[in-house]
Amino acid sequence: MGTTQLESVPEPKYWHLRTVLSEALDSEFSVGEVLPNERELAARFGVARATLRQALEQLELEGRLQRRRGVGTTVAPPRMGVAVGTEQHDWPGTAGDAWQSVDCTHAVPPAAVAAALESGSEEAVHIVRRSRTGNGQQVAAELLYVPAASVPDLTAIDAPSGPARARAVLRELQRLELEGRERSVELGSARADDAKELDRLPGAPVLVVTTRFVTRGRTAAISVATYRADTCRLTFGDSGGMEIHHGPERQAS
Amino acid sequence: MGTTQLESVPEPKYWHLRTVLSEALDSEFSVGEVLPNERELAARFGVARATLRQALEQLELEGRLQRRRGVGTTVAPPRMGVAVGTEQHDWPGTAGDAWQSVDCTHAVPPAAVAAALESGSEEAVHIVRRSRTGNGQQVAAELLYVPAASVPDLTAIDAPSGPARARAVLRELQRLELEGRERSVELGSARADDAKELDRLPGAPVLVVTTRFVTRGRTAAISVATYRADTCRLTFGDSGGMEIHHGPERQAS
DNA sequence: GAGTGGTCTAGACCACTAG
DNA sequence: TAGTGGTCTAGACCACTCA
Repeated sequence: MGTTQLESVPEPKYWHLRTVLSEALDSEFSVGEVLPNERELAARFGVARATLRQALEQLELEGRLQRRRGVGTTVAPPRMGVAVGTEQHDWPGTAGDAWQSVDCTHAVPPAAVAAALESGSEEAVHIVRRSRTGNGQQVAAELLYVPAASVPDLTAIDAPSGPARARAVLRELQRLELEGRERSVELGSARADDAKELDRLPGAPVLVVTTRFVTRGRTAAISVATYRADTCRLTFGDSGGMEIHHGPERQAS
Repeated sequence: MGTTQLESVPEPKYWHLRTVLSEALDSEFSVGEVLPNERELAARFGVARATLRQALEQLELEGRLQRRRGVGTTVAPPRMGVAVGTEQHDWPGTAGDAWQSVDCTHAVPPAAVAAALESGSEEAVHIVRRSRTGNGQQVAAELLYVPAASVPDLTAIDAPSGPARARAVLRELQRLELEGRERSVELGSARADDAKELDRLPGAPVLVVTTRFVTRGRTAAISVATYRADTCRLTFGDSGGMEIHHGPERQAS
């Protein structure tokens, strides 16, 4: 009896905090504004800093906040729509696609990719690195695995590596007849190299888009593209103009 | 001088731990096997439990582990491919699609959905709840928002709520000519109700698939489907048979 | 009731950014 | 150099599952 039952549903503190902060973001903050620092916020809400951080992590995962070490926590803009559907009814590297070739190497792919390529498990392939920007920042990094058999006429005259080599591989690839593509999307965490390129910490959540390019019943190439999950909304279909976002939530009865 | 400099690159402990555990999972464990408990693992690696948990969280995010309170941590099977592309070149509810109607209510949608529906911000719409299972467990929950204007011939004779009502709404919807769909995928965290339905804790990572159904230039319905990000790989295209997974990673030079 | 993962605390130190 | 977020610790208690 001495216990006052304030919470009949003992919702976790960090979850309640997330809700409170989320509503505050909707009503009292504007995009780009910086929040008070974590120690200050924790004190203000009467919780340990770790608990406060758990709430902030949630909101960052949902794309509501952006945190940068040494700088502070700011209110993130709505996620940008990134088209991954229509601009590629063709081979990668077609004029006008959103990617920029970075370089090209020749190495043995990860085992999982090798299996999908139906190539020998120890066979080296061309690996084209490309990057994609949006709103002035890099939003995705791609590795395109191309077996030598898919680009038989690639001449040694072309540069052995670097962006020029990458473009040469893409050019050869486009000579094949594209039969179809299979694509999948899943959640992943950024490896160290991708994280650095995307200006995130290792382990940051990313959306991994895997595309298999099929020609004459065989797999001509595999693309593994890694998008920043915090800032990107992948769009499929005819337009990237959908605008369905978070917002003050109303409960359906 | 007493300090032995083992790490010239001071990689975070939890990240290194993630890598070590990941390799152990590849070589020493099989799917479904239970790991030692967290206190034991933390002691074995000589770190605090919180640090060990950070590593486990990463691996769970990547779909490598499954943790259940009161039970333990087990090795997760590879993510299942879930088709979200082809089975819906038609309206939802078409015979043979993967969803099962749960119920139907009539309420005002969240502001963001109302805006996309181009309906009045305070106008109630039909809300059909559906669920989707795979490999014997529920993998997704969907809310389908249908404005009254899209189903003008829906009669009061049909049940006012429940699964029967849901099917009635879907049936009426299918009488419209479907002009196109726009779809987007983004990362989100499960709200309390979705989390319960998906057998996860609140805040669990989910892939949110938003589909806008267009008919005669107008938005006839909006679907918001929430997939478990830990167990699902969303597939688009002709087959769900792609098998590109994690695995022992080899670095491209 | 024993054992599990989930939450929370109150500290400490580190890596990074910017004035 | 001051201030930020990121990492880590060593504990405590809670909610849940299952024998």
